[in-house]
Amino acid sequence: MRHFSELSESALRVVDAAEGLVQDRGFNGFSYDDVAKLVGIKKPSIHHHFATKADLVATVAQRYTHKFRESLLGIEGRHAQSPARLTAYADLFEQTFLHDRRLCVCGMLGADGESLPQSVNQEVQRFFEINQQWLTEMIGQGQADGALRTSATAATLAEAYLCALEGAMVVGRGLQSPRGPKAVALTFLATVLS
Amino acid sequence: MRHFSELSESALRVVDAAEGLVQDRGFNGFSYDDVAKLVGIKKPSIHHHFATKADLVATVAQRYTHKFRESLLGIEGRHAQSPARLTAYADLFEQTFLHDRRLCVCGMLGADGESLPQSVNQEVQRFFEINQQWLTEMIGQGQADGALRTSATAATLAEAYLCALEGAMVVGRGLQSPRGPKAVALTFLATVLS
DNA sequence: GTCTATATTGTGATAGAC
DNA sequence: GTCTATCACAATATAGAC
Repeated sequence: MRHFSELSESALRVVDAAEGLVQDRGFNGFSYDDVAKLVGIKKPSIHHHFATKADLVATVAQRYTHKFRESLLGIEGRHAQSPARLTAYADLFEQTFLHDRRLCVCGMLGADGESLPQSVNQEVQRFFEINQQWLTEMIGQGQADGALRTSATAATLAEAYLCALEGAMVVGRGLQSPRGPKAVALTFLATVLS
Repeated sequence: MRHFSELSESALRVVDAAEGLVQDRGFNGFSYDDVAKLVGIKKPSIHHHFATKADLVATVAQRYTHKFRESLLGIEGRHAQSPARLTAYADLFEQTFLHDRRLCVCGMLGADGESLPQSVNQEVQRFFEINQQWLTEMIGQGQADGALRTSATAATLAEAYLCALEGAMVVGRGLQSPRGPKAVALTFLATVLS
């Protein structure tokens, strides 16, 4: 798989379109033709940029993970304290959800897991590992300075927080409810703050 | 849509097969032929029982919700206290997940939402409403008798618990991890128990 | 209830011209 | 990079015999 930073402008437009389709409909819910129509070119032109669907979606996940890491770094730059950082983290999910109740790319692909090419599953796994690791650090910091309870380890709280956010997008969509990940995150934080 | 209690034995075998396929691969990830092969009959015989895929999957969701309600009633029969009931509730999700990391039928269909027929979305919505309502009751009971914190309302805690469980299945699958919904539920309960 | 046969459309993917 | 044309196959669904 080529790294997304080496992609042409047209290839990036293809990735943009595919990203939205993955969030809306999942790996098996869209076709090359759907992508082509969104970009405004024909199907074989999509194949010119990405030989296979596995290739295309793995690139979508790869770039999504990179954008997420940038956002995480941005949060660290804007907020110093653990609770503010965890709240800003929830905002990342909320912003995605507010865009037509779109799911996290890797949440959707995680659900699709059983039917995906291995290259995609690897990217999804990496996304979750990175998020758990970052949350574990941030929660550990909050526990160390007394802002957060220590009724559970930082790692298990991080896991629960991530799961609650991912689940909130799925449940919010299923309920066709306006309540999204941010609301659930605030409930969670209320029970964990000292 | 016909009610599942009026289905023939062969139709029920079709529903059984389709249920597993939905959990493994989502609405768009399996075909009538996949169902036919699992049941051991031919594709047109599936259409004899369920004219459309929407019909088949709506029935899967309908029956799944009914089975879940039976399980909820079973929990109320076996356990009197709120914490024990909430733990047993998590076991329902864990048992599903332990079967080849299968997802909750309605969690999977909730994620697929954007690409589903309306009849299916209605069943999914009903599933989540019923679960939130039941959890709200059980958590309210725990708050009333002092077993659970009241740092948040019963309804918002119910929402967070349900989201954490659904999300744990998605994240657990994405991480290809053996840690499932039960582990996340115990973390959650540890922070909410008084 | 099950089958064979078929219609129709959509799918991922390729060949080769411009 | 994009296109037209096409392949091979898989999808949902129907007709009609047994």
